[in-house]
Amino acid sequence: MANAALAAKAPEERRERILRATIAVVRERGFAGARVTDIALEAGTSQGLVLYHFGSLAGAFAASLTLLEDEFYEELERNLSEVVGPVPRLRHIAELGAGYGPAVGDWRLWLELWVRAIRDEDARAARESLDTRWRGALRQVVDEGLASGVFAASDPKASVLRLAALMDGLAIQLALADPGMTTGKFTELWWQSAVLELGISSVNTAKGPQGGQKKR
Amino acid sequence: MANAALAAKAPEERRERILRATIAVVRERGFAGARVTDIALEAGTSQGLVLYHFGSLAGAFAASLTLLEDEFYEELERNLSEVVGPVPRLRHIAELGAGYGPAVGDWRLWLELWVRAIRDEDARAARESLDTRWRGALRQVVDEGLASGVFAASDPKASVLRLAALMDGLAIQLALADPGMTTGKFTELWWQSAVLELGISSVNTAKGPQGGQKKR
DNA sequence: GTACTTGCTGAATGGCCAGTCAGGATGTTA
DNA sequence: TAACATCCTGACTGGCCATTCAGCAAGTAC
Repeated sequence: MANAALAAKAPEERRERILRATIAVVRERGFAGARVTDIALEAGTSQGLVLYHFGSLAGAFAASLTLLEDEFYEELERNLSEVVGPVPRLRHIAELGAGYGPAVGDWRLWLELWVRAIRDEDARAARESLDTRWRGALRQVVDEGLASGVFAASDPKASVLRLAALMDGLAIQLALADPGMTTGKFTELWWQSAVLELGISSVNTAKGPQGGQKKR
Repeated sequence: MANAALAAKAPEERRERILRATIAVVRERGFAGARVTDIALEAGTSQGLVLYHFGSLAGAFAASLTLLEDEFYEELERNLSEVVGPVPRLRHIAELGAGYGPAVGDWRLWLELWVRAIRDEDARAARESLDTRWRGALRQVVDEGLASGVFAASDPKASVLRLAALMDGLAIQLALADPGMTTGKFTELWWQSAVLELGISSVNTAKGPQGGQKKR
């Protein structure tokens, strides 16, 4: 019993490794193309174990969404805490959207999630929660700016909704490699909207490395 | 030979019926869930015929995308020609996005197309062409407004890109029935952005039935 | 020691489904 | 008339793949 906790840790580790593998495979092949075998291979275990832990492929998907949610939230918090002040933070968000993780791949994962959310309840809930958190973070930055008088918005809630939606819309083009869409363009297009929505005096805020450090 | 053209018409008709059925099934079940049998049933024919005409399920998908493109373009043209003047037209676009076809269903089809475009070349091309046309139509309305001095935009191309992307982003929430998103909200959120982007004097343009008639 | 639990494996099973194929119907050519 | 093309059908086949299962290993309880 001395090392019971230690012994019990191994299975927990493998469980998690499978979940990460699931996410990796979905990112690569999409939900529709993800096979139990792929996941097992990626995780370095057997198909049997995947089913042993999660009951079914759908079960593995569902469980991996929870992990995704948690990590997303964590990373978001960490990311935003790196930078101080509403304007640099907002700018940071603009860059974060363009460069999130291995940008294109992650946005593709997002698209996959959206489509799965059409028909799968777990995905629907995960996507909604993810989105709510994301909007909440944005809202917080906006409120911060409003409080300190750097931003102005007659309807902050609507502004946040629009800025969040705009990011998704731009992300589609980034994810699908639309000709003419680049991470740089993504950032600038979104930033311009933010400036417009929040009435930021664009002098000395638009670019330049004068606020906060870079991500990661 | 007298009725050769007539006789030859029947197969052509069935072909098209199959393509429409394909779109209907994809809308309903997604690309991943669409079966040859479903399509045949929906079209009122046999699986054999679907494969006879299109060679494979993927072939049917590809061919149906072409039909989709054509009809989208046609309907867009028709829709926009119904209304005259930049402001009413823009407003019309705002409403069109929210109510396109059986709104939610059609946006879901859009999401499906996006995800398929990640890995399928035909879908990629179709999506890009669709998007280009859509942006082109928007651009035309914007230019019209700029020419007549009703709109003002320092960077029209960027404004169009943003307005188009915003619509996609809002559409995701509409398609996924995000709590709090309705067609009405969709329209108003987008319209507000348009007003902001294009410097429309919101007096007497925001609502009211003073310009052009309703869609369809 | 034996019995029992947990974690794990990979071979076997069984269902689903795209694509094939033999053939039938209708019309056209010569 | 026969030969041939087009369109169409639905039964069949073969492969893929999620899930099941018999069993092994290692620990724990008694």
